[in-house]
Amino acid sequence: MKNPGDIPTQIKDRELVDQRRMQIVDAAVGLFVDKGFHRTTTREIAAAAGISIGLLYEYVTSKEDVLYLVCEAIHKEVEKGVSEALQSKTQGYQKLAEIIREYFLVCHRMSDHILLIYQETRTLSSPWRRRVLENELRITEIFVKALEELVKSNQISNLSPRMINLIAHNIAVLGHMWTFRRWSLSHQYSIEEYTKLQTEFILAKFKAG
Amino acid sequence: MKNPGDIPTQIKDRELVDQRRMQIVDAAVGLFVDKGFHRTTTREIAAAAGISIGLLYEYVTSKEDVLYLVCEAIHKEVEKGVSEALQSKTQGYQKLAEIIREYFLVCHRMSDHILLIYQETRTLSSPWRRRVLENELRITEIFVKALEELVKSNQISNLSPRMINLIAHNIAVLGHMWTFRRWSLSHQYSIEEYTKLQTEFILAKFKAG
DNA sequence: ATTATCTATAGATCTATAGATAATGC
DNA sequence: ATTATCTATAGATCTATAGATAATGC
Repeated sequence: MKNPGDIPTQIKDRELVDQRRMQIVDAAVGLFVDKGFHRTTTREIAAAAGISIGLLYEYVTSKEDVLYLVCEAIHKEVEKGVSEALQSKTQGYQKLAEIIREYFLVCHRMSDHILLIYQETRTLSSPWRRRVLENELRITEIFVKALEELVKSNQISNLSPRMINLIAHNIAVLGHMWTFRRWSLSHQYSIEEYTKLQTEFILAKFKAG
Repeated sequence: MKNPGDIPTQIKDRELVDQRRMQIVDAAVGLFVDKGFHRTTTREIAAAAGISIGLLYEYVTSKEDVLYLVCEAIHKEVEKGVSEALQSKTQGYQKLAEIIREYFLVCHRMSDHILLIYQETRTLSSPWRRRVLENELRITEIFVKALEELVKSNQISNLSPRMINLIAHNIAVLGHMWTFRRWSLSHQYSIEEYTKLQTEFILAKFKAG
């Protein structure tokens, strides 16, 4: 697995590169969330990161690179949140419910960021875009694993692997749905109720078979 | 309900306005889908519509207006597709399944367009954005109605109105999911299989209660 | 001496409009 | 005479880089 290190730079000090890029990403996330990618200028990014425009271009080769770094950082954060829930010692339905709950809470916390990914992934050129989609798929895989475990534990009706896979995608997307339908959903539900109802909805298929 | 007629114009001939704007929208949709809103120039839109840049600005006041007209046209098309399915004479589960099927097929046909709305809604200024979201909600309402009918027909377990409402949102979003996860889903499922599995998944909640 | 950083700006681009011209209808 | 349309461009803006300067480490 290649890393953000793929973006070329003239700067020799590896650690400095990491540190500065983190600075840049932190500054850019805020601006992108606020004004969108296209309405944010590279000068603004540099200013918010506390460096000059010239220096910015020592650490990235284009504005697009900044967007890629931002997307990468967001996905890493989401994945971290979900992975933690995987450690839980509970079993069966309970465990799946916990994972969903943790995931939905991450979506809630990172609402603006997830929205940003939906809006700007297409802006990335093909190789970067592919990586962002791989990240998305990796998160979906976590749900596949959790569902398979549940099926193996035999407490539940048998479901085809194709159905399992689809439900994993559904879980991923129903978490995102909270972010991109927030304008409507948040007036009707708290994140708690939303999570409860959706969990019920998702588990129904397991109980019914 | 106000109409696209809210966008001011100096042109007196009402019909001409409608016709030219249709021309502009048709041209713009293709370009936006292809290159995105921000990478499309007003000159390109004018050229694709077969009019001069000067004339373009007689029919819209800004590039953003064009985007709004495009979003409006897309939603109208989606709504038309779903409304047709509502006329069906079947009853109960069967009817819901038909509506879902018709809706998913519309999403399939208009994949690029729906994606465009996800990506560019935020670009719109607040009043236009609000209208686009209202359109989205109107489509969701169609599903609410269909679900309520099903519940009233008494063949099924009782579900709270809050759950009904949420499931309506889920149906809307699971149709969209086919468009924004196409890069993965279309490798694994045909739209037919996708529709079949998702319908099964959604209906499970009704059978289980 | 080498590496990191900054200032200043070239060069490209794009939206929106002013002013001129062509088409239409009385 | 009025309405629709076109040409030409003002004015604003933005990315990316060249060349100069400051900081660092031997």
